[in-house]
Amino acid sequence: MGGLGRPDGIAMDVKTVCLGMLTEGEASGYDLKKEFESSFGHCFAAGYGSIYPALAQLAESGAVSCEEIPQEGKPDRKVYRITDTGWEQLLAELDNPSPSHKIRSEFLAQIAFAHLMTPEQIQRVLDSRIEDAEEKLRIIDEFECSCDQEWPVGARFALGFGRTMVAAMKTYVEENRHMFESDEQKKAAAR
Amino acid sequence: MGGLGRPDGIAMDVKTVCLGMLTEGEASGYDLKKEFESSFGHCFAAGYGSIYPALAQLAESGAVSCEEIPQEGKPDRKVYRITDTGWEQLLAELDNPSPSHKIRSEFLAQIAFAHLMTPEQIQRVLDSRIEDAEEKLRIIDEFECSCDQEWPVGARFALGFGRTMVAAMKTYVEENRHMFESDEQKKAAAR
DNA sequence: ACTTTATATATCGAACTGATAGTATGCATC
DNA sequence: GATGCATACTATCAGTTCGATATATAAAGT
Repeated sequence: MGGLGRPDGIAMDVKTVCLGMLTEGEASGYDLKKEFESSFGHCFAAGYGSIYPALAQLAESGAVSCEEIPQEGKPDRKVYRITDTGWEQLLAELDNPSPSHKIRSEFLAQIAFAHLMTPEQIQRVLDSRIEDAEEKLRIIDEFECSCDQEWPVGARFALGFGRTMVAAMKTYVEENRHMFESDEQKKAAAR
Repeated sequence: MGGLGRPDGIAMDVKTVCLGMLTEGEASGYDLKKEFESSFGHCFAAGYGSIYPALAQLAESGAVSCEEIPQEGKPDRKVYRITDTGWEQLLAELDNPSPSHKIRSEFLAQIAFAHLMTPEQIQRVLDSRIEDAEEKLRIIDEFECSCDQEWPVGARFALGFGRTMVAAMKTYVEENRHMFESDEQKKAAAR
């Protein structure tokens, strides 16, 4: 499942997402990082450690061009633009009919061993997950308001998807945390 | 957020999950892989490329012991058991109050650029996502029925969490795929 | 005067992914 | 009876990514 038999180097990785972002105009690595945090933060994270090597590889393969703008005292600002080769490559990469959707949850992995934790530890973990969900909802809502209509459909779909998932997560945790209540706590709550 | 300031080597990584699995009894790398596929498949994937090095490191640090059972013609079967040191380490690692929950979705990253795809490409991607969700629901339900009550709370919570998320994903895609319909398709649907 | 935030680059080790490789047994299909 | 496929079991390796860290300046807040 998820792209079996796809030819070499064709995948929706950091390189491809950078390429896609560059279709909306030139940008520096720093600019792209900001976009990874805002519009893609909820579904596809990337740090400088991935972005800079990705841009270097794209430049080497000719998918992007790079203009170095010298600045006094600071390191040069490098501005990247997508090339015709880059467009071709991007469209080929967008042809994947079954892109993956993966979850890596230290949260769930830890809570699966809740029977080895104290009730206090469990409650703290659940509280922090709810807080995290609320913060993500705030970020998404803020972002959604600030742009709204003029966005491409796909971006709106993706953001709505993220919102729905985070909201479902929060609800699940709130409605099922009682599972971890010990008998004493249940008695206390009943009183 | 997400474990800031946690001391070195303390994290809910593949090593720790292996250690946790070994609290339920001795196992080989192969056994652990199967458990990663069944009970943890929906939230924390790991392949042999992570598991074998993890076990080797755990053995080297003394967190697990390893018994090599010679077999004719085949490579030795290596059975691992958690040690007292391993228990200590595991309990320390389970003390993390804010474990992460990360999503890496090639699906959403790709769909964010739907305006560069053909309607057929988009529909195929959405169909395959729904199929994937249905398959995961089938796997979870099957697994849930086969065990049910005798499971530790945490495992039941985690499995229910996974189920809820996958169901929410399926519903969202089904209820919002109309966003990608072109004007012509909408007219055709109205007739 | 001091600290934080923003702009901007980049690297490095550790961890993880996905593919591949090897070897044997058994079971079904042609 | 041969061929192929699934299961059992090990393991490695190149490429990617993660998270932290380093460096340097300017603006803006306290």
